[in-house]
Amino acid sequence: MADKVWIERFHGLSSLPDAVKAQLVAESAVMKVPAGTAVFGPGAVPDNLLFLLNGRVRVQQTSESGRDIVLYRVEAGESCVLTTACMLAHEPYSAEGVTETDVTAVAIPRGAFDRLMASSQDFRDFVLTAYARRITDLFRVIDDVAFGRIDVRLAGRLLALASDGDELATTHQQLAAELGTAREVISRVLHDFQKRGFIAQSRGRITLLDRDKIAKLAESA
Amino acid sequence: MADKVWIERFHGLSSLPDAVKAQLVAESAVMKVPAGTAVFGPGAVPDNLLFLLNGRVRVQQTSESGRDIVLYRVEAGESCVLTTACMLAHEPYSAEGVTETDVTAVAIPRGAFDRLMASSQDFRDFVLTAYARRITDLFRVIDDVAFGRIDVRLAGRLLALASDGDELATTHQQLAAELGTAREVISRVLHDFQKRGFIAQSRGRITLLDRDKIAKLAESA
DNA sequence: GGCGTTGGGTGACAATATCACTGAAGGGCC
DNA sequence: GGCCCTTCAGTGATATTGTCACCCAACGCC
Repeated sequence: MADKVWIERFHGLSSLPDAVKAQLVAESAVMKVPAGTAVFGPGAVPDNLLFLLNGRVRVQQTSESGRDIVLYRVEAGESCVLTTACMLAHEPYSAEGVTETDVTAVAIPRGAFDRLMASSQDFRDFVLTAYARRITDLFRVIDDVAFGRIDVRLAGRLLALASDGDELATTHQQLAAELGTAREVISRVLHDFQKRGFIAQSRGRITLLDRDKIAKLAESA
Repeated sequence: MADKVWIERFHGLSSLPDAVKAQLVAESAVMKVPAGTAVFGPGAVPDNLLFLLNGRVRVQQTSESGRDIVLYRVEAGESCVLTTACMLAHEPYSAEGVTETDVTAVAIPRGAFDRLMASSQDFRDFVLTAYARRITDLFRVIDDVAFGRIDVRLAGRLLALASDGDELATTHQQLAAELGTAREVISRVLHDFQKRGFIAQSRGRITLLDRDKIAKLAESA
């Protein structure tokens, strides 16, 4: 039942001719993945294009020295297109995708992807637009890492992560991995935020007390 | 005359059917651009896909604070595909492309690009492979900026920039823009390199004296 | 030669990263 | 409850990198 309408939830797909849609639905498989699963990464090259119906996937990179940085997130309604390009390149794709929540996704096999790319201008636009979004995300990351202040970046990230409510269940280590820095740095900055009354902390939990002030700091690019 | 064979120089294009090639040649225009020209950037959105026949284009990003970082370079035989995606996205494309040498390029208009994407699996593979290369470049930049030491990064960049000979005509400021750091930092590191006998310097010129040692430093990731 | 512009050097200081610890908080187990 | 173990967080010392405020030298131009 609902399996047939998932396609309507994607902008670039809903305008496809009915015949193409039907074919797409027939060839694709809806899959469910529990939170915390690596959906792609070094050593696990998928040959499917994934469309997220529900949930969220975090894409991060781990450096040789073992430190992480979050590159971007794929939300429900988006697709994980960068993997399609890196699928083709025979270079090892160094990033890794991890489900942050339970995820429902539609997997479109390589062949169907190719056929859609060939047949539908809408689909091509959809794919290229998705690329563009990711690429601008990456540009932003580079800009932030190269030129951004840590306190500003952390303030922004706290707001983004706490989109639902003012409670945030995360460790300093995880926040460090978000920004590509060290835990000690996060600890010190959060301590400072606490002293300034921006947040309250307890083990594994952060409570935003003054979103306005945090936002103001995050804005001061 | 030579205008007809440019197409053979691109891997993903040479295998196209003759009819498609002819059409492509007919619709495209060969253009020459002098060194130092901005071929795309904020405020100058191209609606052409560029294939480089000769020369080199540097793609860099300028932060709000005015500092630069080089993202990647497009060499002869490659295409500047990221712009195609960012063309579609209506977000402002914050990177900028500058010719480093005199450049000869073929411009393929949007319509021809779409038609090729629709008609040719080879062309699609070519485009997606080019994407993959750029994206892995960007991943590398992020990794370097976030976790790399600047002496290591600078050593690597010196070798890359001096691919032809041991002489390098560049200023400290330009090297700083390569790596997204400050001129003073470059000055100090180069001073150290000089003391260690890696290089010799004079105003606007750097001479590599010991590529082996520089390479060894560059390797020590 | 004088003069302005650009490239480069340097010291002081601020921000961030790294290292080597410490102790506190919570869970599991008896 | 008390013990033990693991994870999380705090901290001082030090290294690296970035920022600021200068200075001076080299080069081009007149």
